[in-house]
Amino acid sequence: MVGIDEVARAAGVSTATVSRALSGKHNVSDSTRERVQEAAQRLGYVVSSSASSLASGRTRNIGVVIPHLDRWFFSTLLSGIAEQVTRAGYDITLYNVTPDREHRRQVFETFLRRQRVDGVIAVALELGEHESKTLLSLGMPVIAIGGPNELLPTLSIDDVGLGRLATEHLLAMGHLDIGHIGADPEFDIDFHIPSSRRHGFELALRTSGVEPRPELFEPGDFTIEGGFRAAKQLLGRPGASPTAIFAASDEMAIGAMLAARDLGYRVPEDLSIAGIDGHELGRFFDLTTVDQFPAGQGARAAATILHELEQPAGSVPDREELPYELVVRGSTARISA
Amino acid sequence: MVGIDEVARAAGVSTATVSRALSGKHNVSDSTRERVQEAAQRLGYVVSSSASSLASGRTRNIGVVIPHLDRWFFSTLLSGIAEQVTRAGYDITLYNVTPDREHRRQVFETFLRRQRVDGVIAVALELGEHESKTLLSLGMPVIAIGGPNELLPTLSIDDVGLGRLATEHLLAMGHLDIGHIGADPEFDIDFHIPSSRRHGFELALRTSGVEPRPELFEPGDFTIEGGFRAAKQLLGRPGASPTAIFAASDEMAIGAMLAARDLGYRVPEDLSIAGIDGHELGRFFDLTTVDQFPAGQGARAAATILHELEQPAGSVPDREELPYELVVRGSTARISA
DNA sequence: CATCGTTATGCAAGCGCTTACATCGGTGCA
DNA sequence: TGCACCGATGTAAGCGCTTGCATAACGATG
Repeated sequence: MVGIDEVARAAGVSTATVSRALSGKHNVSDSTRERVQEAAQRLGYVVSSSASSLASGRTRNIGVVIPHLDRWFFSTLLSGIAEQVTRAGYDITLYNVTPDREHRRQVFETFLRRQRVDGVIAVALELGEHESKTLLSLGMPVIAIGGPNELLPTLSIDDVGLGRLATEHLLAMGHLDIGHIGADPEFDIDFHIPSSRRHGFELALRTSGVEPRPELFEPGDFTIEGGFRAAKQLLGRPGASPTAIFAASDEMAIGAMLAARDLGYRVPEDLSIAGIDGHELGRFFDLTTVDQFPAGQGARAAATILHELEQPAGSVPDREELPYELVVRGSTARISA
Repeated sequence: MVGIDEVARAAGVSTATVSRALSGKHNVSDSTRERVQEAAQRLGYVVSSSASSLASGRTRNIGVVIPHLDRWFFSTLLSGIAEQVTRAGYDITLYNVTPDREHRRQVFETFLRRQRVDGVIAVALELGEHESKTLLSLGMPVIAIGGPNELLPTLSIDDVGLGRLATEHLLAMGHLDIGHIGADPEFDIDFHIPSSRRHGFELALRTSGVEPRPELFEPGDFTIEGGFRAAKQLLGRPGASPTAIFAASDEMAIGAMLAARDLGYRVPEDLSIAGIDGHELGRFFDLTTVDQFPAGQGARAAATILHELEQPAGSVPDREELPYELVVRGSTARISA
């Protein structure tokens, strides 16, 4: 493996100059820089990241802490991060935290502290106070996406608003008997996003003078299959008879559409269905949704971190609200007579 | 940030002993090891990965080169890799290669050569000779998943066999007019997996004495939406009238099921549909498929690399065939009268 | 022509670890 | 008792870069 001194020799300069020339410092003459670049190129020299990191304290590497890799929302978000980060010449290292407490502790206490990364993006994690402080104590830029967090700079999404907007749309279409498929409250002990959406749902109803009916709620696990099952329950329940369903994720909404169709409901004539996310399949299923632009969330978080890394002047803003937008498609309609 | 010498002082030993004690070398007395571990714990010491890498030449980091993050197959596979790798205390760094040639070149020529990783897993990449040689010249364990590659150790999946098995199933059910949704040949210039499946399809047909009919082929882009569109074309084409469809991916097969239903076909009574992958939605849609266990593929590749890293004795086997399995569900049935 | 400022370059000291080699007590054995 | 040997520990030389500081080279200026 060729090292910096071989390049230095080949270009007839010192290693210091090679280092400066290749890392784009400004105090190198053009002719020298060219000579060095040519030599490096010719010898196939690439700086060793560990040596460079050790000497400079910078790794050109961003850590991403993420709870799932194989769920659409997360992989899309990750994809958004990857695009930005790669474009800037940084690498990504992945910390997939699982429900396993011990493993999770290890990620925070050890993996992230190995000084392998220059900054951290924590995706959709309900971070405890201790974890948040650990992140903060890393002494590097950190940003959390989603999930309110008092302690960390956060790109937060207003989940109450999300649920509310979807519900208001259904109300505006004249629906009063609106079913909701959301998180199992039991499941929600340390993950509050789903219940925030439910909260938004109930808020919207009450604001319109409609009292939420418990029999119009059914828990679902955020998958298509879960939405399907939940919708069957909801629609089959005697006395429930909703004219619309608001599902807390697009995947569940799609499951609900399928279930409705199965049971002989026409969507939207007999039943309106709305979801949340902006899932890629939404267009295909003609699903009304509140898009939260997951790829954009990732890209934005990455851009923020990168900016902070390049211009340590401006610190990461403490809190930014992510945009969301109602996308009305064919799965919702005015209630029929 | 606390360093190794603080720990050494606290434990009353030399830094060498601290290093040995913490990295589990065997020539440290138990009492010393305990003292060191206790001190490290108390001071919150974690080794700096760059210093450790520089000194030891090992990074405890695996590079994963992958073309998509947001497609089910890839994210599932990645998830399989992540689980294994994390369990072994290694990190993953992600190299998301895009169709952008220049960027791709950069990944191979620069990013992977920065000595940031101890081993590389290349997922479903059609690697050119030059790229393969670059990987080989990295001087570290490398393994490719999928896609035949003469030069690299490969976990390969027999795509011809996959296509053939699915087709044989349909033939066994009595179908003779079998439509196929696969890759656009045009699209296939540097990605041969889809056409291998098509090849398997045609092979199975011919073996049974059935001549493939061009009007029974329709290209699709491997998404649900693409499968939907392709199936509509196929089914709507005058004179085509297949009694079964084999789609080269489960997502396309699901799209085809939806399209068939839309057009008034009952599945499987009027039309049998089979896919390939083992997509998580397959169970839900009751889709017959040839499962190729993507998470298992990732896990296996990771295990192989890790093994090689820990026991450099046995070298990576050159070629291993990945298992696949026909899973018959409700979307296929014997042809009716 | 001496002086000073500027810019390009070199020198060399680390960055925080790992590990080959040296050292030092103990043990076992003749 | 003396010697070889072995395991536990320490010493110190790097690993391959970056960067503060020193120096050189060159104009510009008075």
